[in-house]
Amino acid sequence: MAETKYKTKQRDEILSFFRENANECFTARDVIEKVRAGEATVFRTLSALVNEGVLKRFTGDSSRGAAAHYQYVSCTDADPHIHLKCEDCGRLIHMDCGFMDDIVAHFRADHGFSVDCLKTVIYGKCESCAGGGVYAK
Amino acid sequence: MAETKYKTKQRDEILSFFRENANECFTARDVIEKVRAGEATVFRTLSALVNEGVLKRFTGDSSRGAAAHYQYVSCTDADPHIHLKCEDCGRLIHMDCGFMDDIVAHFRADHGFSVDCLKTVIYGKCESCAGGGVYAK
DNA sequence: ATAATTGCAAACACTTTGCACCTGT
DNA sequence: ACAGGTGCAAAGTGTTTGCAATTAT
Repeated sequence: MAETKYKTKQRDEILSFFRENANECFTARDVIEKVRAGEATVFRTLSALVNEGVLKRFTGDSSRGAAAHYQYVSCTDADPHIHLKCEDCGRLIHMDCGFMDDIVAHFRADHGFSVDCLKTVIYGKCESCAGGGVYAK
Repeated sequence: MAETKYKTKQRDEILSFFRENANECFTARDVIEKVRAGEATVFRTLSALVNEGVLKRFTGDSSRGAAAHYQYVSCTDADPHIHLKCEDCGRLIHMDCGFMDDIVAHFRADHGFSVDCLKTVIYGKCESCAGGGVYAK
């Protein structure tokens, strides 16, 4: 879209919100509820920020309620990380540990495949949801 | 959803369509247009087939017109493995190698996370698309 | 017979857009 | 003053759901 020229308080609020929660992701709806800005403005600002590289957008989960999630990008392509998504509680875990580099390296070396960390989401069950029963549905 | 009990001709047509085009993916709309089955039936059957592990569902692309894509998947629960999906050519690579067990083990040990191999898809670029820059579309 | 599946249409969730009004510079 | 931003509500997609009619077993 258009370049950002003015500094408005809506934009500031949205930006602050993401900066203050830099390691969580939110849907547009989350933002609409927490920030004093209209629906359209939030969507428009979110898109703008993604274009500017300030936020990262990744598409919602597989089946239900597929809403895009946005996250502040303190980590760019320089320090990417994969996300783990719990199918039960919906929790999104950020995999910051070094093992990820091994994974990426393996895919490249043995499969000739360059992983797109920003788009990839690994599904499964998080500790608390898997914990109880073996095949906890 | 409910378990599949009856063998209907709509389901058969959808299944055949995917089997006959096993290495391509289609949106629900594609299927609706090519098969004699109603909209709702197509969506319902698609979901069922995904749950059964017969089809794989890929979330539409990041920003605009995000429609899910579905693709036939020949393998089942017996021998789980992760799939790599090329964002350029759409190729689906089956990761059969042993390193996958290491990955799964790591997620469990260090992140308390049980990976769901059937639902997980790793996005990126395959050898030919990432490599020489040959735009094999 | 009877339970599952179909199809239509209406309902939904998420996102975009048209347009008049407000705001930052 | 004026380009750019905002908000409302309406329009779009893509997908799901309620329910009566249909079909497989």
